[in-house]
Amino acid sequence: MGRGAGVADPQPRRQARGRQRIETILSVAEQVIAEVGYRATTTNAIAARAGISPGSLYQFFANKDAIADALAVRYIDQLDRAQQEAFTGDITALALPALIDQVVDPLVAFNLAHPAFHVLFTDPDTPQQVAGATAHLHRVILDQVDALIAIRAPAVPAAERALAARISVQLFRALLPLVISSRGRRRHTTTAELKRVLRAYLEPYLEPRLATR
Amino acid sequence: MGRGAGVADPQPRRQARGRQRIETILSVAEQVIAEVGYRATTTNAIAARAGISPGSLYQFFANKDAIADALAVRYIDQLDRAQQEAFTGDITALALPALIDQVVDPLVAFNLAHPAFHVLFTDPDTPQQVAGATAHLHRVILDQVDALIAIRAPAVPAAERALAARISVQLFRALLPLVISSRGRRRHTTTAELKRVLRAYLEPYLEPRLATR
Amino acid sequence: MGRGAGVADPQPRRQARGRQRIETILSVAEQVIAEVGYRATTTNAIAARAGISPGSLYQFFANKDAIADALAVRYIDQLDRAQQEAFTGDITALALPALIDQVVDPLVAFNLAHPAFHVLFTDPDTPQQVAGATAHLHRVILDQVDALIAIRAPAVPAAERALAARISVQLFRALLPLVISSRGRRRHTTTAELKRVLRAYLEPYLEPRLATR
Amino acid sequence: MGRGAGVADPQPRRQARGRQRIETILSVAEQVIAEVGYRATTTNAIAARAGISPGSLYQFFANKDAIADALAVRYIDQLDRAQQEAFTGDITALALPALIDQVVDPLVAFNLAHPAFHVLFTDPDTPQQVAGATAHLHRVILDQVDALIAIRAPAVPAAERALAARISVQLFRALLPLVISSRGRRRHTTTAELKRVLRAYLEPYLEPRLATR
DNA sequence: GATGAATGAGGATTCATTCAT
DNA sequence: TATGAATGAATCCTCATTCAT
Repeated sequence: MGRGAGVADPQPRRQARGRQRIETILSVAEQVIAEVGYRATTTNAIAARAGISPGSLYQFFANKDAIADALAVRYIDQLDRAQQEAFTGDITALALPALIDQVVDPLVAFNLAHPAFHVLFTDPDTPQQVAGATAHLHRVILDQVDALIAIRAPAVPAAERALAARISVQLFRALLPLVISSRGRRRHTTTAELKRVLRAYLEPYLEPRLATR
Repeated sequence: MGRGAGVADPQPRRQARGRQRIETILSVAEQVIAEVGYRATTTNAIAARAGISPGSLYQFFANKDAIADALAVRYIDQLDRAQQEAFTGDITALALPALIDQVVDPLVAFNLAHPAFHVLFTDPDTPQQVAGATAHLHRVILDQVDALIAIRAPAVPAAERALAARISVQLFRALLPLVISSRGRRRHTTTAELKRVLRAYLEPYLEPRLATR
Repeated sequence: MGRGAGVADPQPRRQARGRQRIETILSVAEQVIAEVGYRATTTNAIAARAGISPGSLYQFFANKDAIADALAVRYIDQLDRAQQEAFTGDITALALPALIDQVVDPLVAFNLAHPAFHVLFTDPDTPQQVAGATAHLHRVILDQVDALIAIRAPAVPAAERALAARISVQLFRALLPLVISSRGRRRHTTTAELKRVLRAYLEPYLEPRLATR
Repeated sequence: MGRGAGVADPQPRRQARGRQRIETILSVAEQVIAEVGYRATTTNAIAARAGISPGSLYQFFANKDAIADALAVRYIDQLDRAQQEAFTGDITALALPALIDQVVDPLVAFNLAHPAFHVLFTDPDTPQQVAGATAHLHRVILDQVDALIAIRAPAVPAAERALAARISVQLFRALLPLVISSRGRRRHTTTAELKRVLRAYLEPYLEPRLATR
């Protein structure tokens, strides 16, 4: 009766609340990490800002590093999904500028929405496992860029392609802070510049007909 | 006579040893900071690795931040000097690749010699005064690049010039880790790529005759 | 119902325990400070003697000075209350010995109960804010004695009154250690002597008819 | 030849310089202790202010406490001598006010000249041995006052005499800070008040004919 | 599950004391 | 003997983590 329902129900409800808690914690962690860096971020601060007790936090995360890991994993998931959406349609047909738009715009949007992302993947205090996630993420992105070049410029040797991919990623990471820190219409300017850099760098690879390189 | 010498000697010798100690401490601090970041760097770790006691460290540096400050100051001094040497001769006459060589090579060499440099000027936990030094350094480099563009491409508007300078600096900072982390002949490759990026980005500004931009 | 109680209960119980902890810490601090002075008192020693960890201590007090402050505040509160009780009834009507009894007895009792009081308001290492409290306390007591003289000996000029008040306070403070350090019936003797000193000093002011001063 | 002279001479000269050094150290220590209290006084601060190295300081004093001890001993010596001078002539013949002048004035002068004296004998951080010296000093002064009473009021029982002596000493110590902290003509006022207190307290003992006690 | 007080190892810093020069 | 750099134990305080309620 009432009791049976009481037993059956709480389980999923609890799990739902648990998932909600986790989301809250991660969101708060994101903010705090973005503000002060990973090492200066205290678990107590996260708990307080999430409106829960430190003890509760440890119900969901084994330790501080686990939070960073979870963030990393979440980021990777979201990015993977974002990328899959971005690469819908025939990419081969796009001109380089349009292609770059299609890759850069979602990434910029993602970084603006998740300020800790860049910090986490840059901060030297970041835990070991995050480094693993970073590596994975790098690999994924690198592979994508690599594949892109492979499709559009089959003549470029693999080694060169790999290098170009790495450079491209680095270029993006490099100019990201400029984009993030600029406000209003300036952000448009810096984004445009970021794209211009990528275009200038990739042109010789991707539109080989025009490059004399 | 002989007595005068006996009295005069210890002072400089001690000072020399003191200076030596300071150098040792800064070198060690450089390594440790490069490895684990500023916040995770402990004064005791520095002292231990420098082969001195924690107390000794404080004979030379008022506190942990003072070490970072000293490093920052030293970096700025050395960079200033390096830059002045680099810009000897008629820069206007150089072709862009040669010009980039002249700017990039010393900077890369400097960063290889001083691995904490990049960390210190990037780490969010860096002390206040270092932030000041960073700002100064940024300004100096920006001004130089800005001036370079002004000389070679007077037609470019000031605002655009400033932006190009910032982008250039960012590009350099971005690709630096790639250069640093690559060993052996790979380093040569990554350095070349760094230069290629800069060339691709700056060409439209500095050799306007060829740019259709 | 039962649930409501279950939710409401922990809070006050915890707060009660917290208050208890604070009391314990302050009591212990009182002892230690009385024994070795403020500067030699270590927070770890207080924590150990209070049966808690150093970290716990800092849950209740921001730092070492805050403990001294709390003690000072508590002392002032208690003294204020004690004084108000002491001065109930028509003081003007009392003969000097009775009046002195009424002032001295509670003060002596208070100092016996709170051995750190005297130390804290005497120790040169006492923190800034305690100094403030000391100043306040001095002022309060001085004003009271001053007012007392003003009522009973209106002819005495204000300047002289102020001086007499200060001297009286000093006399009390001076002989207090003697009272505190004496045990058993000796304490009664020293207290009597303290009163005799005050009487001898104040007689010319407060019973001017008899004084030939 | 020259060497013989060199061997014979230095010894006394060195000792003289040594004594001079000791005097300097003690004078400086006196100042510093008076300013910040014993515990906050650092041996390095004393050495610096004495114009010598910390190492040299330890040539003359085994440790920090030894400095306090030496001060205590010196104080006792000087006070003994001062007292002997003060008690020259027929004390029995003096009226109480004159007697008090003869005791109090040199003591006040001494304390003004040696500001650390009071601190040292009051500070709870004072080392063990100084406590010994303090005890000795107390005893000496107490004995003197005791003897004084014994001579002038033979009828007073020994126990009462001892108590009166202790109280007198405490009264002096109590009001001393007031005298020391007052400047210019105010000092004269506070000194007079100090004497008045002692007179009021001791009159019943020393001029028993007039006391109805 | 939730709470938040409690823990205690660890880090920056000070200072009495030593010792190579 | 004088020097002053070097020492390292001791101090205050923080914060990741635990656990009784």
